[in-house]
Order: sequence, then C-alpha cells, then structure tokens
Amino acid sequence: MAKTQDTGPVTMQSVADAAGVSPMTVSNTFRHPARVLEETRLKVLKVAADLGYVPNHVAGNLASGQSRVIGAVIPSIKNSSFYKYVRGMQDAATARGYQLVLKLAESLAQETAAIQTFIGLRVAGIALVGDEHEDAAIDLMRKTGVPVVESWVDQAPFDMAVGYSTVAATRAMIDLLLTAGYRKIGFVGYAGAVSHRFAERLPAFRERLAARGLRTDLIHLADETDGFGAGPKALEALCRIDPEIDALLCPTDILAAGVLFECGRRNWKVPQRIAVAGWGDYEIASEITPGLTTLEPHTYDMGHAAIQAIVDRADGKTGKGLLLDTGFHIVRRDSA
Amino acid sequence: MAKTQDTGPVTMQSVADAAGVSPMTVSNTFRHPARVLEETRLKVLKVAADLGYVPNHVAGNLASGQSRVIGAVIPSIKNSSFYKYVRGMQDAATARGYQLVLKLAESLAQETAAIQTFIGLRVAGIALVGDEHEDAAIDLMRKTGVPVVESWVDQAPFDMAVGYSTVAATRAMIDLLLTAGYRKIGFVGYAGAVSHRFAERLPAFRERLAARGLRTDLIHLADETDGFGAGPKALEALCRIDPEIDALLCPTDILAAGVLFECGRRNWKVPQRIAVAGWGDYEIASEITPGLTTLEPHTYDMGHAAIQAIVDRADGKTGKGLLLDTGFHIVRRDSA
DNA sequence: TCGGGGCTTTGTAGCGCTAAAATCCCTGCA
DNA sequence: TGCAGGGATTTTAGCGCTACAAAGCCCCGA
Repeated sequence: MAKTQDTGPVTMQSVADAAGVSPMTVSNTFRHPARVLEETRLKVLKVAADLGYVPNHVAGNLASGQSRVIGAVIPSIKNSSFYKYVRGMQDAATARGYQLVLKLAESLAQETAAIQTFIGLRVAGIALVGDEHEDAAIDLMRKTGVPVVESWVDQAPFDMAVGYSTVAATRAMIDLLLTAGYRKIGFVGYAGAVSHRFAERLPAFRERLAARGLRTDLIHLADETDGFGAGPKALEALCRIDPEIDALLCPTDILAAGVLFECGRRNWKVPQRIAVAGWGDYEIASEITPGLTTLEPHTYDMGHAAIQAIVDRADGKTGKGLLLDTGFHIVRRDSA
Repeated sequence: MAKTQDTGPVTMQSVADAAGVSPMTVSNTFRHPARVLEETRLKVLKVAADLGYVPNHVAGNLASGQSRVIGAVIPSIKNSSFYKYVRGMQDAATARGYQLVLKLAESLAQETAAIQTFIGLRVAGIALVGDEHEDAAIDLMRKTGVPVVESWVDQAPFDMAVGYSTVAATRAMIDLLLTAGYRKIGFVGYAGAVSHRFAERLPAFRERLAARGLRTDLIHLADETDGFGAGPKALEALCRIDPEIDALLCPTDILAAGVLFECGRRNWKVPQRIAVAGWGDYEIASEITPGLTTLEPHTYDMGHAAIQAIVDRADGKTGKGLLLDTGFHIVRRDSA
C-alpha cells in the first residue's frame, strides 16, 4: 500500500494517474457523474478517497467561470434576529447545491469591503440586508453584474429583493393597541446609522393615530448601541412628554425587554399600567415575564427566498427587479 | 471618452491595454506597489477605477497558491457569546491584510461540510470552535495540511489552539461562592451534543467542594436548546434534591437569566435566598436585575490570537502545536 | 566614453481545472 | 462484412492571474 507517495498536494492529475484515466474523467466523476460509466466512477471515487483528494474549487471556478458559493453580508450577530434568516439562507443554499458563506459588516464601509471581497472571490451571488449601501458598493455591483438580493426591503429593489411591508406591520401593531383600548401610544425608533431601516414606521404610526384623532407626538429616537439600556431611557423620555402614556411600540424586542425591566423597577404593571409591544420575536420575547407581544417577520422564509432568487438567476430563470413579499405575523403574548 | 467598450468582463489584460503597460505591471500595482514607479502606479490605478476593475482573486489564488481569506466555522449566532470572538478575528484579519469569512455549522456534520468547503476554496487557514470534530474532518485537515486553530480549547491542540482554562475558571467561581459564605452549591451543565465543551467543569466543581467537605451531588444537566427555559427546569430539579440549595453555578448567562426569572416568580431574593453565577458575560448579564455575576472569557483576545496564529503560520513564522491561553476574569455584580 | 549596478518593466510558463471538440469503441442493422 | 450511431473517454485550449527570469533603462564612477 505504498501508494500514497508524498508528491506534494493531491491534484486531479494525480488521481487520474493513480486511477489510470484522464483528468477529464475525474472531473466528470465529480461534476457530471452521469457521463461516466459506473465502474469507472467507483474506481475514481475510491482512488480519490484513498489519496485524500479535495477538488480545488478555485481552479474549477476559474476554468468554468461558475461558482457554487453565495456570499451573505450580515450586519450583526449580536442579537438573534438574523438567526432564522441565516438558517433560511443556509437551508435553501444546501438544498440547491450551493454553499453559503457569511461576512459580518457593522458599518456601510465594512459592507462595501465585504462586497468587494465577495466579488473578488467571484461568488455566484450576494445577499445583503437593507437597501442602504455606499455608492462605491453599488457601482461595483452594477459594473460586475453579480446577482444581488436585498433583504428586509419592501420597495424599489436595486436588483432583486425580499422583505415585508413595515408600513403594513406598523399599522397592524397600532391597530392591535387601539383595539385593546390604549389611547396614549408612544413610538420608539432608532437614530443614527441604522435609522433608515426604521424610518418608514414613523409615518405609518402618525397616520394611523391621526386618523383616530389621537396624539402623535409621543416619539423617541433611541441609540441602538445602548442595547437593553435604550429601553429605560426611552420610557423616561416619553414620560417627560406625557406621564400618562399607556402603550409603547418598540423597534426591537431588545429595547422592549429593556422597557419591561424598567417597568419592573418602577413597579408598573404590564399591560395594565402600560402596554409594551416589541418587534422581531427574539428569543427573549417568550422567556421574559410578562411575555412580550411582538411582531415576527418571516425571516426564515426571507432568507430562503433570497437564496432562491440568486440561484434562479444563476440558472438563468428569472429577470431583474424581482421583489418578494415574505410577510409577517403578530405573536400575541401578555405585554399588550 | 468612448474608452469603456463593453468587451465582456474587465480583466487585468484589459486594464493593461488601456493603460499601455503589461499585465504584470498591473499585477504589481495591486500586489507589490513598491515595485512600480509611482507615476505608472497612479496611471494604472486610475484606469482600473475607470474601468471598474476588481482583481479576480480566484485566478490570483490559483496562480500564486496563496490565499488572503481565512475561514471561521462558528457553531451559533443565536446568542451573543460569539460576537466578541468574531470581532476579534475580524479585527486581527483586517489588520494583517486578510479577509475573514464565516460559516455557520450547528452540528458536527455541518462543521465537516464547512471545513470541506473552506478547503475546496483553498483558504489560508481555518478557525474552529472546540476540539470535537468528525474523523472525516480531521482526516481532511491533516491530509491537506491547512493551518487550523481551535478556540475555547485548553489542551492537546490538533494543530494550534487558543483558549482559557475552564478548570481554573470553575475553581475561581466556586471559590468566590465559598468566600461569600455559600455552602449548598449547585452545578448546572449541559447534556447532549455540546456537553463536551462543558464536561471539564464538573470534575473541577466536585474536587473543589469535596476538598471542603461539602456536598457535591447538587448537579443537573440541562438541555441547551431550552434556552432561558432550561433555568427554571434546573432550579426545580435541584430543589428536589435539596430544597435548601443556596447557590447555583450556571453554564451560560442565558440559563442563569432563566434562573433569575424563575426566582422572581418564586419571590426568592437574589443573592440572599440563593446566589446565581453565570458564564460568558452576555449582554443580558448587565441588564437584568439583579445584575448577574458572571465569568467573562477574553473572547475578543481569543479570536484575535486565533487569527494571528493562522497568519503567522502562513508567513512561516511559527511551528506546530501552538497553544495560547487568553485568560478570563470574573465580573462581579449583584447576583452572587 | 564605457561598463556595472540598481531599479523598472516585460516575457514566459504554468497554477488545477473544465467546456467543447475530437476520438474511440461497441452495437445493431443492411 | 461494412458502416452508421451513440455513449464513454480523451485531447485541446484556455480561464485570469502571478513567480521568476530576462530585458531595458538610467546614472555614476573610472
């Protein structure tokens, strides 16, 4: 068995030599098994396994101009809100024979760098979160023509997009609070770099309350980096505007949880004294007491659809400007 | 300016033609700027920018046999414990001119697949979490000889490793509880697939208490997938063994937070009725009331060191069997 | 004035793989 | 027996880039 001579790295050529076939047959064994006689295929497979051959996809890519890798840029792994999204992407990619790789980008500049890396790697497609990108990034994507999907977007895709209507979602939440009898409803948004993603909710909030003749000025913009801590700050700020505020719509469950913690400290009963609604259905929403009523976007579906769109494009199936609505639903618990 | 004729994708050759230099000079402009006269370099850069040229690293890799991409496999993005780790890796990679890409692997089989993908991509190195891997994965890594770093490991590296001593950490935590006067100390671990990562803590727990002649049977193994919910279950199970249990060492802050929630429901004062200690210093630890005393491994440093080790290897600086201790410290809050 | 040394630039060759065309070989039928 | 037909396999020709060696060029001292 002195077969495995250490002749440097194992290449397709070495497998071919050892199996007594041409490199092309080895290639076909892996990429188009149907083209190879079963007997030959098994022999090649065996030799490859013995030698510990791993196909060099870098070379394969270069030769074929095709890639089976999809790159996803995610803005955060600090909270769990992207978990299901990534799972959805992962499952869809695997099912279609693609590989998903992730890059973390916590700023637009980092996003651009990540996109550049992915394009440098000649991935089959790129999945982005949101529709706010640097000009340089947009330029890059346009010029190279990589398939791009934006997620959490519900209008005007740059190339393709998946998402849900945050306007419809905000309305649904407000309606839920109104139906439950709350009248002094506060709104918390986020300021700063991420503000864009939350910006559409505010007009929907105002419109809905104005239609009922209710006050629409109980608004506070929080700092996302405060995490839970933004909750107490928001509650305090809004109480200063109107101490009798009786409901609060939060931009994320994290902030909502922070509000609930603060309510605990103040001995405020939820939802009697004040109702609290979150957004995202993070893990904490179901674990905290009282359970947090929250809005769950169908993020798994979103990730799944995003990858599907990219793969379909790679297979030449779909055109430009695709926009998918993956929906949402409200998870009713005790806090509102 | 009818310079940008649409002649398919922009390659190094097209940049060279447009700039009136050889492809090699374009290559050098990007990879070894010092070798190129500033005037030439600027000209090339300008032409490249005009044309929207993005170097094809796939081809570059193949030609040079080198890669500037490092692959990290992370077991979860559901909780925040890997956030700082990833940040550390990211920062170290960027500082050294490398790119970090992530793959999520929630089972050993997925980890193996991820490793295979990375090897197929011929990354410069692979960062893994833990020291439990499938034989197939170990085979693959050995045969191909990719630099591999394991994190959260404190002994017997497969290739290179970074981590901290969980035994020392467990001892430190127990000592803190003993010093504070607690005597009926309970231990919660995790059963199932992740058990391995938590297995070393138990003997340290037993040894420390046995040395003081205290009972060492207040042990419960929880289900990791229960999240917060594992906390109440653990408390209940341990109370059944001894209702007078007065301290609890939890395997993660998530579980500890679950215990605190349950204590709230039971109206148990923490730390008077029972002390609760967590592990990981997750975001929730500082936000919950009472503040959670917890153990913070230096995960940022761990990620940083992991990438450093890989890059050093790639630069031919360090040998095999490297093991770095990145340490930990206890964050004392109110719960213990 | 000429040769040598250093810096810049350019050929040459090939990384490992694959699409496409060419070849081979076997079968079936006239 | 000869040959068309079709599947299996091999040959050919790069994919876009980089290591390395070779060539140009310019300046300076002898």
